[in-house]
Amino acid sequence: MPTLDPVPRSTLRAHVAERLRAAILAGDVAPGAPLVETTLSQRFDVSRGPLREALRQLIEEGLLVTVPYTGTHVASLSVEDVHEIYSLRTALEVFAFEQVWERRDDRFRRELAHRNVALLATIDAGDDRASIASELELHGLVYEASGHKLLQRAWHGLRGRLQLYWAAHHRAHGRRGPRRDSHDSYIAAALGDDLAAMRLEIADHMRRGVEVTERFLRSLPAAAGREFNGVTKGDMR
Amino acid sequence: MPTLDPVPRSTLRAHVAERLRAAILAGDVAPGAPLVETTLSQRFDVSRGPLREALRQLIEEGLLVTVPYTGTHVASLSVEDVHEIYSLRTALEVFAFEQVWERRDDRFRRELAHRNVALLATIDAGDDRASIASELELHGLVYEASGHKLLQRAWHGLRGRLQLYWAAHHRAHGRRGPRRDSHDSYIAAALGDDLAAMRLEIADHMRRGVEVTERFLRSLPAAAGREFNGVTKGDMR
DNA sequence: CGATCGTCGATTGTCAACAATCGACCGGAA
DNA sequence: TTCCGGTCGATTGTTGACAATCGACGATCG
Repeated sequence: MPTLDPVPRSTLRAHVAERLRAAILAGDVAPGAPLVETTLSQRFDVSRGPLREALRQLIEEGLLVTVPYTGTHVASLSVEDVHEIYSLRTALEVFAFEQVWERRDDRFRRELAHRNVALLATIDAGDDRASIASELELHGLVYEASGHKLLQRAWHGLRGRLQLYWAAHHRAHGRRGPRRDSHDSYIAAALGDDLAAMRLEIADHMRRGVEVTERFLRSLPAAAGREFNGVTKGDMR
Repeated sequence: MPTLDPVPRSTLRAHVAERLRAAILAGDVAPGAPLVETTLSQRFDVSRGPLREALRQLIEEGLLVTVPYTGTHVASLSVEDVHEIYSLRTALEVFAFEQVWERRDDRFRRELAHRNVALLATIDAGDDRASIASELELHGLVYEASGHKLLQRAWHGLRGRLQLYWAAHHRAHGRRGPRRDSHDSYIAAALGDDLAAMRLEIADHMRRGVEVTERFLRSLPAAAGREFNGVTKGDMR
């Protein structure tokens, strides 16, 4: 049954942005890697105009950084950035649950359970990339259910940076996907009736997320320092 | 004493974005008003390229909306949008104070007091525009003090929309600036030692902000409905 | 007279050439 | 050898022309 919603207007910049974003988040292009406009425009078979507009969008999303007349490269997150992502995400997700809490219905609960089993399936299949996507889908539910457009917008901004971080983590470290039991308490709290417990659970969940970063950093040679995303001075240029 | 920071690289798109944003937030161009690229590019004496990139940026900031091949106009906020702004702002400002709370020092307290007297001065001077700016400066302090870049980014996004709303409010209603005593309890709580009280104060402060909207809407003829920003069907096109 | 379809002006999307700027390289002088 | 200055290639910034698309107007047919 085809939907009869308005067909999305399509522009080159939108397609380019989508493709390029996917490439970055998939880790196909490393953090810190330079992006040359002429090269990219040839690769995508598009002129520099639409390409540049796509680049601006990804810059806004925090996936790229640019210096006028000098160049743009894939953003590389610092340790502080990762801490900021998780701390702000904690605040947003708590807020999202506060918005949704009294309006949770069967549809919400079923969807939550559904996304959880989907996550477990990708974990069991050993598919890292898919399990990361599934985890984001799971956490995304509460934002969708909130019906809060600005909140969703903020979440998308954070989600992009999170994916960038995970892609870099995966690239540099080889990542096992999330542990199989990592969301049990989260789901339980989200289905339960104790909002305060949910707040604590979110904070704890994020704390565990940050902990992975810390462990990862300690496992690196000390010289790697703060900018850990596989960037060495050599390949910045 | 001149600062020795790197001089900012300048591009046309940045200047255009700045000027256009200022014009919109000052209310010089009404919500819903169409923006024609060729007209604007002539007015600013730049070609359409940089202009378009500036437009894309303002779209990202939520100040403009666009439909491919059709046109772009100044965003007009709905009642729901205003509610979203204030509710999310509550969450963010609470989070900001949580981040700052234990690190408040004399410099923070002095700056807070300083911005408060600046606000009072603009109110006493009867300068609406300046008092709005002062109020934003006052609230902005905690975000700056947090040193949390992502949080500041989120605040900037909200602040732009807030200014857009206030500009529209001012345009349609004639706005008295904030009441002279509107921030007394806010300042007191921010200087005090009770974080829970600060949370309540922020929530209450925002509630009062939303209340102004509600009162404003009830004061309008019923026909004006949800899209209140001075937009009638006639001038959208 | 009303509805429908084609046409047309207006507007945005896209492109390829040109200008401005930057960082690196290289040569020379202290 | 080291530091300084100039030059040059590479890259982004900017421009004006061309193509695609849209909404409105008007003609035509029932």
